[in-house]
Amino acid sequence: MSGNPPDKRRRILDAAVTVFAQHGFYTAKVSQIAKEAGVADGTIYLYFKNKEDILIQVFIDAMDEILKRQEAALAQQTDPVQRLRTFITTHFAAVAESRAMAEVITVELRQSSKFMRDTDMKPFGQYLGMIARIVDDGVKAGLFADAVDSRLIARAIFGAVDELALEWAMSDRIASLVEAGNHVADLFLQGLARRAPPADPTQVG
Amino acid sequence: MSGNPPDKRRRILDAAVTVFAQHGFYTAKVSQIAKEAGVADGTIYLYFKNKEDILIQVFIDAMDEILKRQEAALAQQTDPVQRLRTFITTHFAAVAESRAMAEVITVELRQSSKFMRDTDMKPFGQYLGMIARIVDDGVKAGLFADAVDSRLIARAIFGAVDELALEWAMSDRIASLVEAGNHVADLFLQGLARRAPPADPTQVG
Amino acid sequence: MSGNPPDKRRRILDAAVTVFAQHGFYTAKVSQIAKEAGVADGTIYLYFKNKEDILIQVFIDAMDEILKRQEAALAQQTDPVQRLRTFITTHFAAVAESRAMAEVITVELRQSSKFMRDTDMKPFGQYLGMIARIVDDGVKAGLFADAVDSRLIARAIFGAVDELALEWAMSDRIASLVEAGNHVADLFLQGLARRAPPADPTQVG
Amino acid sequence: MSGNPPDKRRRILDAAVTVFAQHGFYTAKVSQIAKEAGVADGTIYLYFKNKEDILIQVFIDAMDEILKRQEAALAQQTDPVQRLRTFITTHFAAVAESRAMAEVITVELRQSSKFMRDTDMKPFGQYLGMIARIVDDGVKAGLFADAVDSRLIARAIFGAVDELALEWAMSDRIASLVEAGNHVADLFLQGLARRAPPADPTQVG
DNA sequence: TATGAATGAGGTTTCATTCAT
DNA sequence: TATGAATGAAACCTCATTCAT
Repeated sequence: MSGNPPDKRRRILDAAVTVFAQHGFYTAKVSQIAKEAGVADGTIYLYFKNKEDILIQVFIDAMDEILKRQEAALAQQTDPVQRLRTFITTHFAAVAESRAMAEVITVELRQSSKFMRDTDMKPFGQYLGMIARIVDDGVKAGLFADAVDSRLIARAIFGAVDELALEWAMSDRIASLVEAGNHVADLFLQGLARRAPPADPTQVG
Repeated sequence: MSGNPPDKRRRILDAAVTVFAQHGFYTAKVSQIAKEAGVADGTIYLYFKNKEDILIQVFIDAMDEILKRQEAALAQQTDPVQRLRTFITTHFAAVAESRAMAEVITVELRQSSKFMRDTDMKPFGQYLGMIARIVDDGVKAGLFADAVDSRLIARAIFGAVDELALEWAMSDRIASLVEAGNHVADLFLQGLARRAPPADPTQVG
Repeated sequence: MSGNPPDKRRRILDAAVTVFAQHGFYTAKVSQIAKEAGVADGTIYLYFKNKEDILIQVFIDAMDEILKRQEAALAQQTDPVQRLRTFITTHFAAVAESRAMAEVITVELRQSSKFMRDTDMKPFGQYLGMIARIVDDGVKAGLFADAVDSRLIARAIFGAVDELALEWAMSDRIASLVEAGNHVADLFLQGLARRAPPADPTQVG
Repeated sequence: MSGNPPDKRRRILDAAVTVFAQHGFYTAKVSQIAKEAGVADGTIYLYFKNKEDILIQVFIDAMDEILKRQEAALAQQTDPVQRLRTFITTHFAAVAESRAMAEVITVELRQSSKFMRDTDMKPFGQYLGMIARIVDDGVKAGLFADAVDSRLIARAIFGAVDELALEWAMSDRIASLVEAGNHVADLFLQGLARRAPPADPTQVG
């Protein structure tokens, strides 16, 4: 069923997530990853060009998965309001499933953006694009206020969500990511909401 | 007081910001910092315990300055709404003054949080505290909705703002940070605003 | 006998000559030889003890062949003068047939002499012996000057011939090895020639 | 007097000669050179770009010295015959002074010619040029036979001389390099000598 | 204080060789 | 015989840090 015989690549990637989360990319040693994956040091180089490549593949894989997951979750919704809430919820759900992955993605992504400039960072762009599209749709549908820069909003939302995921991963202040997700969704949805004819100022806030 | 003509400490810190921004903490070489600062390699160790310490001092200095700056800016405002807008604006203004510092703070802070757990990260806590207090004040004043977790909101706001600063620092998409700051402030302020008697609760989600 | 269709041993040896000539023994990779030979890496170890052994066999084979060839060529001559000329000519003819083999033999032989001390280097000794014998015969026949150290002369001749082969293999200065061979033969033959009644001893110095 | 304070560069080069002679370039370990030189491994990289660079500098230094030495020795002679004999004698004298250097030069030079193609191999060209010029002068002076390709002859002489140096360095067959030098000089000088009125052309071949 | 030559620990990576299939 | 994925030893080199001057 799952990855065939040894499926070493998968095991190495999983080990890398664990080790990178624990020590950070630069401090992590390739030999640690090998040990964690239960393979010889050299084996890693049968599957990855070098240490950096491991990190890149971790990202690509992780983004791939979360993108698919968001698509699946969003496919069932048409209302932009619901879709934005779903997006945030799904993001947190994914994050919650792997604290280590969350740490790697949120912490290492930035540091690494240096050497990943050359790399295929499209997946991240796509991810932002998903948010932006939802916002655009909401605007078109008259649900969100006009004249918002959807790209800017997308980035702001991602930043907020990412920061909370980071806090959750690194401390214990946030008990429930689901709950936090709903709070944040509320915040942004009300923030984006079209100011109804302010005849009735009580409508939105 | 001690900051005399040579003021090597300052020069080293400034050089470090430049070099860290350019190469990232781990890739940056102490000797590069020394050269950029115009001092000998060994001299750095008269002012800092080690490479890590340089980064920590960079943070402490930077946080110190921005904290002072925010305090000064906020001192002139009492309205929580105005204060939150001012906070965001001031943050962006500070960031805009030093792209390099912005990169270091936003990019390296996360990666480094690993080894900074043991370190005095209070300044960052203070920074979040400033936001949280504004939010709390707004709630108390009946301007913002009740039952918001101000600590959570603070983190969300910081995340959004930090992410936008990062994008500005690394790409050219965001032309005006001031303008972006006002957009984000609008977004959060409307998001936080007290919901008047929710006549139609289904409206927003 | 055993040299059947697959004849992998032969293919591996030929591939080794090519790869060693291109990269040198130490820089050459066993996997390259395998690829060039069209066999799997592991297969090589069914025919050779290790990488070093491949090189040794290359030498032994090459020496074997050139020894046979020289024997055949010399068998038809009795005059030491003709024999020496033939030897040189034949050497160059053999070299000219495989530039790669020439490079390996001339270039790698020396470097490798380190680890070949323990090895059967008799073929090389035999080769020098062939030259020495010709010289000795020439002396006995009264054609070459007495009191020459034939072993020394043999080595000098081999050095000269080998050096020219090397130059031919590595540059393009020497267009015709055959012609070069005749020049060198002339040089050595006159050098060895019994000094005819030294009518004018000042002539040569 | 000699190289000032530590004169590490010199010590490292000398150590390298010893170690390269003992193990060959590829088998030699940088740490061995460091130990032999009495410095830390890292120190080597303050003076040389990498391991290869050490070898290159060894050559350049060695060629530099022998070139100077030949110039000095030859400066005192005008007769081409004497000059050629002096050249050969001087070469052997230099070689005899450092068996290790002789091994490195004669053995490693060839193998290394691979990566030294890009390098400044002019010194070697100069060395061959010295021989060629002597031959040319001899021809012009009517002492050596016309129509010799001096460049070819130079290479042949170098090959012979180098081969003998190699044998001396690696075995014990050659007791006296000086004596061997005279033999070889005799050989080549007679070989080059203008054929006096070839009273009996059958004599030599 | 300031220098910068020297140190040396330690990690990434290669690649000859093995062995289960 | 043949394969080629896996191994793991080992070496080059970097660079933070020290210390004699």
